[in-house]
Amino acid sequence: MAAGPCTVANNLYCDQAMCEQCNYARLLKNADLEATANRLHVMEVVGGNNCPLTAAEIFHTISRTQPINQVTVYRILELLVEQNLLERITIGGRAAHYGMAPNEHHAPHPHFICTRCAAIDCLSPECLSVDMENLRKTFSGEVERVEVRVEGICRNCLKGGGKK
Amino acid sequence: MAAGPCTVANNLYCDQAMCEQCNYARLLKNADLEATANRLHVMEVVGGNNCPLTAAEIFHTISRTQPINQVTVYRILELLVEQNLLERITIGGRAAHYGMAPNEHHAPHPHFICTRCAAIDCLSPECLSVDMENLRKTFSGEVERVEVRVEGICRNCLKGGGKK
DNA sequence: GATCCGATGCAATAGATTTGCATGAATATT
DNA sequence: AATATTCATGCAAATCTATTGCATCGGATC
Ligand SMILES: [Mn+2]
Ligand SMILES: [Mn+2]
Ligand SMILES: [Zn+2]
Ligand SMILES: [Zn+2]
Repeated sequence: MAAGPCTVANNLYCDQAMCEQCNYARLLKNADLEATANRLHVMEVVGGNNCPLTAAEIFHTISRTQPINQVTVYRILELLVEQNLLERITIGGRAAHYGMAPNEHHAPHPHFICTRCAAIDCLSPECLSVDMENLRKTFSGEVERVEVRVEGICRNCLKGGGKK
Repeated sequence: MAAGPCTVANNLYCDQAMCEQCNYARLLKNADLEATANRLHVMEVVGGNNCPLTAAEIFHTISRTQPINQVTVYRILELLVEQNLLERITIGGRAAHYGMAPNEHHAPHPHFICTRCAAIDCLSPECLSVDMENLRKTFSGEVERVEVRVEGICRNCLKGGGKK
């Protein structure tokens, strides 16, 4: 079953997820990457969506208007994650999801996954604060990233019973 | 490449991860599940390890002493996760990992994954506190679980350069 | 023009998990 | 006792996701 994209309207959800401010070509150039049509399409699809997408979803979205190979999508996604333009988000299902990596326009934020209908939503950065002082002080390794995932039942499923 | 289990000794790591206090047969009975030999083996392997394991790792561990089918392991894992005896932990790689679910002997805790050597470790419950007040107050759905995953470079990799 | 390189396509493969179907043991029903 | 039901398990095949190997092609470089 595919995760329905962002079906749950809620004042907590992050409106920074969709990006009208990012200049994708410039982001690519800054990372020393050629701004090919395919890479721009991937960036536009991911940045233009308000919740993280799977490689398959990205592929199908692009395919509606442009010819592209699925392997190309995988390779571009891997490259862009490596270069910190995109972020790979692990939702719990089998497929990885991709969203904009934190940058000047996108603050890191937790994600919510409904255990009933599998809907995914970006939560606002402020809705949940993580105190890492204790960790930073005592952890002997180097912390690069903290990913927070909230699981539960979405508003839709609570009232309507949710799709399916 | 397989994640090396728990190579990083650190005072932050959770010593509650391994379980000598849980009575697996009783846990199964309480969940109205027959305490079959295979189910007990799965519980023992997971509970006896100090970090979460993949289905393949659990299967191979059991197989060293008992005949069991890999599909059986998958089915048992799914069942025990459903019944909240085990917890499915999404590490980022392709394979899911499994650990004891929170119970009287096991507090929920974050996990650390080394981005260099893929080592996984259970962090102590206290090392990182999450303030969910704001979330609970404003979130219109129901929160069941909050999973925190810390990514970074482990102590081993920082000094030695890490395996591989 | 010859050569090199990076991006892409296509086919095959790999890895993880799930599904379909059969069996056999235990329990319940007639 | 015979029959039916249930459930755990095994085995084979299928499915889903992602990766790898190899060919091509256009642009940059020599
Ligand atoms: Mn997001
Ligand atoms: Mn753990
Ligand atoms: Zn839902
Ligand atoms: Zn490491």
